[in-house]
Amino acid sequence: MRDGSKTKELIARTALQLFVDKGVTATTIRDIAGVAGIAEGTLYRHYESKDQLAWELFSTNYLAFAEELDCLQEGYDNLKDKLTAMIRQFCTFFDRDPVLFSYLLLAQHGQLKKVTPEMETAVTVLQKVIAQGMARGEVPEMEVELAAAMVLGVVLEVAVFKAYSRITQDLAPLSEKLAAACWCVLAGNGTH
Amino acid sequence: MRDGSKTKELIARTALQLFVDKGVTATTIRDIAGVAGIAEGTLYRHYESKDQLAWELFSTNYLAFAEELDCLQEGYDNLKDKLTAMIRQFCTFFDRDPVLFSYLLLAQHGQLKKVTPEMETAVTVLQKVIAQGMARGEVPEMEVELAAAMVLGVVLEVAVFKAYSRITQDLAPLSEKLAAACWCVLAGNGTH
DNA sequence: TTAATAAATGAGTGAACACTCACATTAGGA
DNA sequence: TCCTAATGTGAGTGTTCACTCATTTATTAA
Repeated sequence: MRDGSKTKELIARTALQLFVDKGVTATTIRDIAGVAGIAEGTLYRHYESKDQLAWELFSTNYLAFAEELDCLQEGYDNLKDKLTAMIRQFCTFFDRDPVLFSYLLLAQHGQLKKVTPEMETAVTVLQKVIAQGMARGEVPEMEVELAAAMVLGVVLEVAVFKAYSRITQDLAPLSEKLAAACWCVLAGNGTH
Repeated sequence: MRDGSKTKELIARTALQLFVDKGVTATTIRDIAGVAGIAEGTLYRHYESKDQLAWELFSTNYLAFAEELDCLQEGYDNLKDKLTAMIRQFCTFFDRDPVLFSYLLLAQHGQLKKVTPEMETAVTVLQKVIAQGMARGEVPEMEVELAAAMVLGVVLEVAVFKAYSRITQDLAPLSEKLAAACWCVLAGNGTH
């Protein structure tokens, strides 16, 4: 009984890189096999199809990250601390694996239709946390979706800039600034 | 001499919608021709190739919008007003043609590599305006790229939420709130 | 009405694609 | 050492793709 788990991991990392570079549809099985240095048939020992590979890479990591954010968030008792911790976590993870997080950011459009509403994602966690904070009067009431979109935008667009090398420094050192900006967006013009 | 400009416009609108729905690579010439109710060959009377079609739709509108933003911006003499006007413009245009702006938002990743550095885009205009504002002391100094990313994020992510129907209302009525949030991000914790 | 010209057509073409399968190779337990 | 079962292989297969071109259709200027 041979161990193919190393090969599966190699395929995953190679595909991730190519998916980010060229997009999922434009990446061929030949591309992946060629770069990974394996035969085309080998890929099918580990993944049913290209779509299934793209979906597994997306869903596994997308949902796992949401889960981690949710656990982390529970360790704090107010919106400001929850938000700061979540942003720090995102930045740290992005720096640790930029290719993976670039994939999650950029492949979203193609894969997001397959995400069913009952799945807990980073977006739903963020909305929940913001809604709690509003209910507790920590920040002024406003449309939760709008608030979540603005906060998410501050963090994600900076990550997108980093993915495009428009920003060159690591994200983690920026996390305090990002958290401050997000807090400002939620708290309004200078109150709090 | 027949007039094919109507057909070209029909192809453009049909392709735009399909590109947003399925992505450029996953959209076939058959798809476009089928939905538009024309023959496959007809498309090639108006566009060299699928890539050229995708690029023309992207670059024309992407650069035209940047140009409009830049003209608009010149009509104001301080960062806050410039920013507010630009955001109002974006929201108005998005509401007027959501499919086009969704394409610009979501197709970015594929087309952005073809955008050469000397082209003036919405991002460069925004960076220029923010840099001016900092130089004039209207907002505290910080990394221009970071500031631009955060401001852009607030606006674009709200548009993305709208494109995904996570937000259902029009963007234009939100433009004052967005401008306030962006100003807050730039001006810092409650100062100004 | 007609001639001239551009637009529109859709079957056809070669290339590239995702995926298969009969076979070769390897690792590890007996 | 040898057997076994999983892993790895790559030429082969049917399909789908972007794109072409000889032909037809529609428009307009004369």
